Amino acid sequence: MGNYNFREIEEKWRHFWDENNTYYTDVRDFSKPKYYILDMFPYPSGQGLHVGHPRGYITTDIVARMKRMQGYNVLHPMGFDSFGLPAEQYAIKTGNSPIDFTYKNIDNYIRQMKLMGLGYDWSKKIATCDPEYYKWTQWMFKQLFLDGYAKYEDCPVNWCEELGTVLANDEIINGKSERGGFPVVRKNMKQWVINIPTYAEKLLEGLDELDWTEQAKTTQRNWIGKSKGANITFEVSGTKEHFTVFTTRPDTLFGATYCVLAPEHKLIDTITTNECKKAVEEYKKICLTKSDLERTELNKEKTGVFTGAYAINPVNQAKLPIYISDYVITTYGTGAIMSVPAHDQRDYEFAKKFNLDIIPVIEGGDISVQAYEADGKHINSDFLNGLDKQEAINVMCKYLEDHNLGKATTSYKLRNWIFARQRYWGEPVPILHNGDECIALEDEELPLELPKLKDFKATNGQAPLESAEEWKYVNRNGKTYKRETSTMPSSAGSCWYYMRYIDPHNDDTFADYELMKHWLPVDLYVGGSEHLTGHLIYSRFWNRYFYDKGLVPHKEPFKKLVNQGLILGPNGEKMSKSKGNVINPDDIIAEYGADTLRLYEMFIGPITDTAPWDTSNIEGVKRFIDRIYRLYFELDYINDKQNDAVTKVYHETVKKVTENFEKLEFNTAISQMMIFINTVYKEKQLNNTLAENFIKLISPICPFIAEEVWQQVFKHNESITTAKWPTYDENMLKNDTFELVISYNGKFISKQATPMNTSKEELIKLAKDYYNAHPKDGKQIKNVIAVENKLVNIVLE
RNA sequence: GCCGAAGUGGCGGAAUAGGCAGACGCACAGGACUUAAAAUCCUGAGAGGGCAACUUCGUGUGGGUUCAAGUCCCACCUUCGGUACCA
Repeated sequence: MGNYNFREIEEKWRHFWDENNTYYTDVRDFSKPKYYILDMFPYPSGQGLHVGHPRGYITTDIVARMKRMQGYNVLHPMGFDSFGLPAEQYAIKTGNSPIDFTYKNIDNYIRQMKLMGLGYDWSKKIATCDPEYYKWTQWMFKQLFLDGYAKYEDCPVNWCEELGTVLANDEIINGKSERGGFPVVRKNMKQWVINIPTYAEKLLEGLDELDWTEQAKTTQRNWIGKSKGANITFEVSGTKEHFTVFTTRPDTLFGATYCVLAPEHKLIDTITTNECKKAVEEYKKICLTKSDLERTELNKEKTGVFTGAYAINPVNQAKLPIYISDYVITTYGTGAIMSVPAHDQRDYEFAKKFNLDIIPVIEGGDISVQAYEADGKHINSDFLNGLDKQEAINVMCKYLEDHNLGKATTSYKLRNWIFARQRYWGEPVPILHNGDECIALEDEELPLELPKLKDFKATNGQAPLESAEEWKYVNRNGKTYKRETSTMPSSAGSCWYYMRYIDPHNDDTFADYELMKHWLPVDLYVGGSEHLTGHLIYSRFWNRYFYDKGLVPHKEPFKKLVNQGLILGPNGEKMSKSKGNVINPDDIIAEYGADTLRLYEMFIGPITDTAPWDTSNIEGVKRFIDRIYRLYFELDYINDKQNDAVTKVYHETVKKVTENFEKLEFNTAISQMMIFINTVYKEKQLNNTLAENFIKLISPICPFIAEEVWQQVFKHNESITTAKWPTYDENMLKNDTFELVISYNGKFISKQATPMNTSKEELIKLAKDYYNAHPKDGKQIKNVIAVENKLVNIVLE
């Protein structure tokens, strides 16, 4: 008993699938409906996969397998987001090449994935660090450059000194670098930036048509951060200078008592009076050296200094002192605000600290305590008096526009995408510099390959490629140009990889348009929610830009998105090397087999929830697989007889499993399959045909044992992967009778078998008869509620 | 602070067009098989009370709607995730 040798069996089918190219997809076969199912491709780290990673991969593998069996032409590829910091740091530390390191890791990932039985079509494999791939990343960047979306400009960036590079907003967590947790400061630098904010509106609109959770959409909407308001121009008193503020509350303009410029604001030097110069300079210096974390620390006291200059309120000519303070951010709005302390808590705190006027312009609240930010009738506001917030905003906007003092504007939190890293291990930027002139490489010069370096370390804040002396200089049209020595961020290659899978070896274009038209958008995309504000914004932008250019056939790349939950370590903490709670799938597979690992990860709970790893539960699902094995190979329950109880459960199971798989509810699908197997064990009987079909049902989750049964027991020569998915008979699910629930005052009392579709009148009669036979405390029936085919509730006095 | 998700046995979790709470599994207990153990098979089980049929209490807390609430409404508490002075 129990001699299920999973090691031998799994090894056998692994080879069989490899040798028979079982998971190969012919993308030019349009005869069947298509289904494109995609995982977020991993960064191939040196540690390999832990058991948390495959949760998503198993999910997509199950759906891919079912869809294949349902007659779809399924594209289910995998690749590697293989540029990135860890390989470079490893190279610096060990003196090895990041290239060899990366490819070695990729091989290990592929080995692990095959070990788990993930049915990827490896002929479509891509790696973003392959020159054949990044040729097109560079080509696409070139288009962005030629169209003016990618610019080389002086801009405030997030600088990480320890990493020696700039970082994007989504690479910073709590003011520290995502990689390494080092402090990040603000700095002005000439950098490659991509103007995504111009696509903010399109990215917002595009969300509406997507089959994503509201949560995912909301996260993106918040990140894009659309605010309606107005830009208002203020003259600087006694000068010819002026500046513009952005406000969402133009209706409170009469309550403005001062203005604040961000410390980086260009006008500061011009307008600061001599008496204030010293203090202003000092304050600016402090701001520059503060890390982002220090600048945004919780409950921080407001700081700032007076410039000595005054702005003129355009609607009532009031003189407003101009301050600078780091509570105003240079990268949002115009980097300048008008302050209305009566109706904005931040302004209120600043005003209290610096003893500035607080003038209420809206009724309600108590401004001796705090700012009043709610709606109300306007006061002290001339032509706005008596109006509520929205009316006042409309009237003020019209007034500003009519008098050429400002205009209604929309602002977004979404910022420029800093598209350069002072790193080696990334795509070279295909640009040549000569002074202020930037030119793109010719298409024939792509890919621009990374030169081999001896030392990958950045010195003196310079990019590692600065040391590639020969590579660095290029003659063109009689002039000497210097190559761009920053490389692209790792989010570059992941912006379009889902296109390349469709046509991975095309040398003429990034992907054939007709093939993309057929295969895109991705039908189901599974990956972690941490990518919502990075990768999933960038790739949607990338796709939309190329759609607008007519090079990509669909507006949106990912029709349905699912974010799988984390698997925590046995101690309930996030798995990490440093916490020592990492579980390696290789170990689990060696001990229990890949089928068990897959089944366990799917049985653990809803895939969108976080769940702790619990080894004792693995034993339970292993037991279930053993029961299946025994049923097919050892017990003699399977024959050509029929058994009504089993047949009924069988049809329920086909229905439930099919529906559950479709909705990615694997834990309940597995429960149902357990119920089926329990029934068979109880009845000690299973019809041949049902036995053959049941193994198909479980094959997406447990492909190894399913293949073993399919080929050894049922003597098929082809993989179960190509079998036809079972269907159920709706008639078999119907019953002649149902269990009528009888309750008193809503409390369950009893139930009795009753013919289906018994009329309400008869149910009520039944209920009354029942009550007469089983009265309670001599109480009288007040009412009887009957629900057909379900219950009767007897309401007592 | 703001946005989002979630609180159900000893544990992971089922059940929402409102209708038998705790499916399925783990751990636990008992039985069968065995010289014995493991494995396997069968049975039991939310908590309290009763020999018992039975009975009371039970889905984070407090209210409410309803014949009927884990499910709907209001207020609150807790946990997790995201975000961070966005004017």
